[in-house]
Amino acid sequence: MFRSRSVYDFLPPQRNLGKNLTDLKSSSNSGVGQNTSAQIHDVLVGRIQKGELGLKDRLVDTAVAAEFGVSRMPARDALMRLAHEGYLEPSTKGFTLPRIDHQEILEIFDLRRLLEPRAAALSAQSLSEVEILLLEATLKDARFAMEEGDQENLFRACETFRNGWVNAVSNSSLRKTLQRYMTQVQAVRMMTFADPENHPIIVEGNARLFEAFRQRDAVAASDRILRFVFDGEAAYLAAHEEAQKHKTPSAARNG
Amino acid sequence: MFRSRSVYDFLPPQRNLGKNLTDLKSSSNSGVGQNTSAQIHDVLVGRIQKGELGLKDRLVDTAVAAEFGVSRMPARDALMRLAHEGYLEPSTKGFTLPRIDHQEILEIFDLRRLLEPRAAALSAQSLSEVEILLLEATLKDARFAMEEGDQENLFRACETFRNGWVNAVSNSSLRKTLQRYMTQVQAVRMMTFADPENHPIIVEGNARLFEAFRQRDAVAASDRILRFVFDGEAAYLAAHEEAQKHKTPSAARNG
DNA sequence: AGGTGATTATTCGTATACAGTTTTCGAAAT
DNA sequence: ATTTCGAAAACTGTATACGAATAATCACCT
Repeated sequence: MFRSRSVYDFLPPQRNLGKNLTDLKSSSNSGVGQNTSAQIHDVLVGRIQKGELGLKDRLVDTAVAAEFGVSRMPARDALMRLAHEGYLEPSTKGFTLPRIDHQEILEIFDLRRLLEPRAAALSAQSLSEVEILLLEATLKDARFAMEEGDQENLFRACETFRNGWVNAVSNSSLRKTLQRYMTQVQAVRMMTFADPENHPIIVEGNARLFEAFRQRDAVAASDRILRFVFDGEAAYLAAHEEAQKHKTPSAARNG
Repeated sequence: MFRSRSVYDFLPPQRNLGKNLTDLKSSSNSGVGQNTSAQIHDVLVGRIQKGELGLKDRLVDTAVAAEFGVSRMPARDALMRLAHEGYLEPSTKGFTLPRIDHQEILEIFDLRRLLEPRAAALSAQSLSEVEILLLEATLKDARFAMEEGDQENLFRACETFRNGWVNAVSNSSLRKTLQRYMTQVQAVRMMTFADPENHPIIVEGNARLFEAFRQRDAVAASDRILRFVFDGEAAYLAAHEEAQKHKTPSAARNG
């Protein structure tokens, strides 16, 4: 499944067309009165944030247009908007995920240390009861997946957990900034997830963060997410050292 | 001069066409290898920042396209990009200057308090000697413009000053995030600039920030930019109170 | 005379088409 | 067999055209 061409080239356009269009146009809850460009934009953002795009995948407007059953223009608008927002990188040949190097990853850890403590504090104050219950369920899923050694579900649960509390951040500008770096965060996570030794650190970090959320303790949430980011950076640095030692770039692939 | 229709409706298309096209395509220094959309975008950004657009002016893609002598598509791309960047607000009838949401402005001040201290500290360490000299010259320009009462040049000088030190931020992810919110920062600035009482606050704040830069004092830079943001928020809140009190939207016009 | 409905006009959104540019693949020659 | 040159394919940018939606104006009815 390590394809160098766009994912959409190999998907039957008709099926995806119908599926996505019904997803887009029937559900009035998600993409309400939006136009086609905005709907495509949102779907692609979701895919990027879910890590469904490989680093070598190229998003081409014609392919996207074919998948959604529209002309190139809405697809192009969506892609250009994504590029401007930093989700994608424009090139002479299609749009790709921005390739992240070691230096930039360290920079993003720096940024996360600046932003996420405040974000977690805000979430601790604004999370609703049901959202907290959802977070708890997700945390339980993560624990179960870790014990089962199910790396994929663990990854997914951690992502759901993070999305859960980030979406509750009341400062929408801050929230959008965090979501913008979600893709890089995911990429780094995939590296650290490769080593099962890190799994307890991740799950326990989330658990302690959740405890702060449940107790509505903004200060504790702030402290614990900061600690979590530091731990994540340490885990990344260890993984990076290991990768440098072995000189195997294939470890950076999405598993 | 308080017109409700678009400015471009009353301009002879041919003259502006020729003027802007030569401006765009002949000068290879400003809009280098950019495409038509980007060039139109930059011209319109300049106009907006210069306050050449009234709150009731509507930018319509067909009019912009006619003015620049291109088709609707590049004009539409530029307008949509401007809208996404926060310079304009899309509506059912043309693009207008955005009514700036009070809540969102406060959110962005929050974000700035999180990011800019670190950014200024990094700049204090990474600014080159020539960049510092340029900042000094810009600061001198700002002082001169303030004494002359030249609001436009004061605004431009402050923008240049900010761009100068933000571009020196060594953490590129942090820098890009700041630049992304630069537009909203500018929008808020335009409100506070309307009251000349704020001009000394702004210039003196920049001057103290510059002193920290020149002394390579990262701690002082961090502290002073934080203070500067707080002062800016206070000035904004005062302007907001004033506007609410009078309930006269005409006071928000660019006088 | 005032309100309500319909019609018209304006503008946005989308589709199709075309030109320019770059990349890649293949063939031929050394 | 390798390298280089050329051709074709693909992608982007731009132009023109058409359909849909919304707002404004006018006419008709009360």
